[in-house]
Amino acid sequence: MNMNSHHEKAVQAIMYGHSCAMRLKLRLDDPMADGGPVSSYDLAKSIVDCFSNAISILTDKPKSEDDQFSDLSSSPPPPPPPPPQESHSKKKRKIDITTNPSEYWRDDSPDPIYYDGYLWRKYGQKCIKKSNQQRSYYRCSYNKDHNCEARKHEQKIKDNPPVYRTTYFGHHTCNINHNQDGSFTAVLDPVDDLKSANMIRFGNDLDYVKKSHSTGLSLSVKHEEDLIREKTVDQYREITGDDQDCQHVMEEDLSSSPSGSYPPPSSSSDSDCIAFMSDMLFEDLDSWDQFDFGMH
DNA sequence: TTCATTTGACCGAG
DNA sequence: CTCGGTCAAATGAA
Repeated sequence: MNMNSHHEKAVQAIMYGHSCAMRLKLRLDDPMADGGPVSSYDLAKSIVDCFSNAISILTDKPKSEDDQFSDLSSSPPPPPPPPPQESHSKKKRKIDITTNPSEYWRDDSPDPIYYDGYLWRKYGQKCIKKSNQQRSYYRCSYNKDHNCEARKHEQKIKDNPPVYRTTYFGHHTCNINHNQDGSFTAVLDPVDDLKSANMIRFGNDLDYVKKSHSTGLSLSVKHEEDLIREKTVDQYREITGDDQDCQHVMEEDLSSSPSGSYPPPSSSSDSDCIAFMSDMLFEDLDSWDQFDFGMH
């Protein structure tokens, strides 16, 4: 991946964050208006997500050619880990989500998820009769290379306001060698990873880390999360002049997720941290919009 | 030329 | 038979 696509990704993330911020602002301007099923919390969360992603991308070091995986390091969280599945027949593999809720995970978003930390390849699209909407089918780009069975499909389930539901199936088995320098090649054990994930939290990125516990996010990825976190601490200090609460905010156990999605079975939570980020949003959205992330 | 997406066909479940 | 999931040839972009 070249610098341009990096830049493009960052721009996309920022633009998406901007659109979410606008929606949130409209909602704040007119709290009585019907804001639809997407909560303000979710909007704020999306905003933090996007800007965190942009920061991660822009602060990324120049990479080697083989940075398909390293790209993941600056990505949002992989979906949480459904339990390993038996191998499927080549043909039809239907997962009954009503009887096997643990075999899938879904996320509702006001916009299509074009960037969720994995590389996906579209393999089909169908008009779903029930909802009269198109559903797109994706599988992991490393489906062949790494025999990765992760799949997802994305469907617009509501029009006004738009709500897109992304449903993930299977788990990624392609998560190897995500680091750039080759210094770490082992895939983290999900349990150990979960433990370590609890130690690294940053805005929405904590979600990423939490959700990553099944996907073998590499140590180098975590290192980047740490860097981002440090930056956020600085930003917090700049804004509030408070040295103590920041650490508190960043380290406190956090609680979980917005309605409408199916969170991973994580023990930690992120509400406090999100609340902190959201507070900044609510207090002064304009200044947030213009907030200098050091990306110049 | 390579690779990702599109799209109609095919298949299995109900 | 209908419906939803997948396959694979055709197509298009880089």
